Amino acid sequence: MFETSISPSADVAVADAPQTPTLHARPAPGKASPSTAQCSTCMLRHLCMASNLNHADVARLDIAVRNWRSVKQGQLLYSTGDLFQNVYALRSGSFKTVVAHQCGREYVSGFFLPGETLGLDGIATESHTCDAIALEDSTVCVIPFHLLEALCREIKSLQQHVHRIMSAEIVRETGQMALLGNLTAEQRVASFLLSISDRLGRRGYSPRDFTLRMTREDIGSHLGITLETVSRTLSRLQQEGLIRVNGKQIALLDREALDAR
Amino acid sequence: MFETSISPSADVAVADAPQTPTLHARPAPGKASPSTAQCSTCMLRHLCMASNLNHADVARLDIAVRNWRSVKQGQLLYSTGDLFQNVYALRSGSFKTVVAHQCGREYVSGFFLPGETLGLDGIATESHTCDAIALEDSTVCVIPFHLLEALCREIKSLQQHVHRIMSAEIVRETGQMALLGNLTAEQRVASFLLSISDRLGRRGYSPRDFTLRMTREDIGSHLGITLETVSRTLSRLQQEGLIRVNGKQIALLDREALDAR
DNA sequence: CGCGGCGTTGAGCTCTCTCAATAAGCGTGG
DNA sequence: CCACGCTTATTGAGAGAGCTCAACGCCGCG
Repeated sequence: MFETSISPSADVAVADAPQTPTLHARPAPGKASPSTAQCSTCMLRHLCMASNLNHADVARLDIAVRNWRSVKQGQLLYSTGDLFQNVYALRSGSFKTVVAHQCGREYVSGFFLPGETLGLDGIATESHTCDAIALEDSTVCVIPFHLLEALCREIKSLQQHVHRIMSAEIVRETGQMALLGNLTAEQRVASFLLSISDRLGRRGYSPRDFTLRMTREDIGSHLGITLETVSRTLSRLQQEGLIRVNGKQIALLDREALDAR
Repeated sequence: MFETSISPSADVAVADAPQTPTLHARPAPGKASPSTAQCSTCMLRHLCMASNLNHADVARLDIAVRNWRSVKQGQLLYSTGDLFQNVYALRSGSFKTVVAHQCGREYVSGFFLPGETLGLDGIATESHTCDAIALEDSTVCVIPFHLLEALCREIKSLQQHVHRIMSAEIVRETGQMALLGNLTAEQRVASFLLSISDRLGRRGYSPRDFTLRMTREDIGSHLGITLETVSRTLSRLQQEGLIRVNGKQIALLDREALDAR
């Protein structure tokens, strides 16, 4: 997604993607089967559960995180009400999470990029409170949560990392609430583009040119505006020379100005 | 707040407050000094860190949670940028948390009642990302987070409880985002009143009659609408016979109808 | 008693939504 | 390879929910 989609076995970089080292998560070539995860050799480990762990501890994590799962575009990783058993580390691809509000209305509560963690919502009630839907063909590491908890009791730095991940999700959502509570449609869209850009940049992709994998409707839902307003706002920003829009292809021409919105 | 405000030494119940056992957190009478917390004797322990712990483990928690802090109305428990060291369990009173968005605008990200936990936002970056302001004279248990982490490595049920608290905060915020993204002003206000009512009910207070401790402006900010719209909406709901409003005093006359909004 | 903070109410305006038409992609199958 | 249908995106026009600005009243406090 956002230029991250390649099949796990492919070794070629995508068109206008990574200049920096390829981040596509995959087992060490020719060693592991497609259903076996290996934190030790994963290019995403510094973004993920394994960050800050020493070699020995990563090896222990490897034992807990034994397999991964592939999810085709449009398919569910989990859905509302499902028994909570695992959290998922996104290896490749991208997801959206959707919560159903009463009266049938839905809200897209988040978009997820490689290295980010899905499923934390399920811990509280032992069942998931949203649907996680793949925006493109994706792969995730399956992390049985009771094993993760057990490891956290033994590995202090892993425990701290899990706490940080959960806290970061709280902070992210707080920011999103502030956006929904305060900003104009234009500010929301600008802020959204910058957020995607930043996150892609941190993963080694171009923060200037990227492809949005979600629809205008998804974006609108996430930002609390209609899809028409998203479309109109993108057009206006383009007219003002701040971005270039070609369907899902986006180029940020003037970050400064976007930030100022 | 919402009828929870008493001084720690007072033993009288407030006007139209608890019919059920008084929930006001306090040390066992005549035993502990005002600055010493004691989970073992705290009336809130089933809502708080100590829930699901056996006697021996509560005793160990007592050692970590040695003191409490009193915060006068309008004062800060912590503020944005403060070094993160503790989380806080609210014993009595109430708080709001306020995040500053760029360009000076502020957003009230949450209201907190006795038994709820403040400060989880600080874990991710080691510094707090919001201001926590007392809505009335309040007291909190000070829980040094590194001690809590250490205990969590030893007490599985405490670890699980901490995870559940953090996950519940994520779920709460997701719900708030959905509210901000989808609902009309009237639905937001109705939903807010019901949420406060439910939480008070679970604490043994009347879910029907309560006092809002925050201003219309705080409510508006939290709900993403203006204070005028809050005021107008409350008036309208009163006119329709769903609630009775007298300044900060609220009575819910028709929960069903409120829910239907 | 006067002042400042808070709450209520009104009137006009604006931003965004709704409804609608059209165009552009994309996958499927003939 | 193209036709077809379905999904997605763009753009316009009118309507309405909520905002802004403003006046006024209430209440607590110095």
